[in-house]
Amino acid sequence: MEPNFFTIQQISEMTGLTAHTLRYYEKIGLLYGIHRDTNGYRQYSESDISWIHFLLRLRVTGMKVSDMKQFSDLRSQGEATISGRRELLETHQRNVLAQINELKNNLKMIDEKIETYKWMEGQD
Amino acid sequence: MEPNFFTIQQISEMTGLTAHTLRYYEKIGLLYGIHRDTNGYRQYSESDISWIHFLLRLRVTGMKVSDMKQFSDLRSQGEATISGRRELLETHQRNVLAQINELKNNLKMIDEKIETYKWMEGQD
DNA sequence: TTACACTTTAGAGTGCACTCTAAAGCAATG
DNA sequence: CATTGCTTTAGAGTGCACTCTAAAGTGTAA
Repeated sequence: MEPNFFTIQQISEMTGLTAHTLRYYEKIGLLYGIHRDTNGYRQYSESDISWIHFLLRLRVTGMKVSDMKQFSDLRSQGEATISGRRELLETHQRNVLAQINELKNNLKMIDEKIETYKWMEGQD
Repeated sequence: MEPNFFTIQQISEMTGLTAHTLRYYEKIGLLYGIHRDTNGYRQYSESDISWIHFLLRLRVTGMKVSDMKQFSDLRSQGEATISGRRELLETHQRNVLAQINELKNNLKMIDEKIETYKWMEGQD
């Protein structure tokens, strides 16, 4: 099992986050325990990459950074916090479901408005 | 047909926007042509209310204020801009649909993660 | 008539999530 | 051995969408 480390630039390309943002996430504690080489350069592992992808999933589903931080803090405390993490995630799950339903309702209204416009265009 | 005007405070209660935000929306041009009484106080009409509710629908579906402004500007130019408005709205419609699909995909991943946590909790 | 609650404005301030700057060190290329 | 391009840090700056402040005017109730 080879180590397989990646530079910040490679991670940036893999995840779509800028190097700036990766350092920022580390500064605020979303990322932690990132390995350093002899020059102090960051070396990201496969497991860091998975974690970043998970954070991105939380972000695109509308989780606030402060909530991601709370989740990250639990994770950093190990196995004992699994049920706490599950509970946080279940709350988020409900939020995402609610978001989807709200979007669907509003989409319906938008569809109707477009139909109204089409009808008006036909009235020329 | 009675006039039926409303104060900024009443509109705030009806729409959930603060009086501050209502003035702000007017300042940046999302709202326009709001009637004033002899003291310069705003008097909102039923049609203003409908327009505000429509703006809110655009907002909660993730439309940027600058795009809402573009839409509002077209609306202020009257009937001739109906097809332009329809096109803007169709673009937004596609965006909302894409949003819903992305949320659904991510929700699936969240569901799976929760299941993993449950399984780990069962391993005690 | 005095208190209290409302309204107006321009412009400053806030919170979030980045995003960038400056100054410096390290490493491979010509 | 100089250039180019990477890395590091603390801390300042940005853009969005509000949100609030201060000072002033209006309306109603006791």
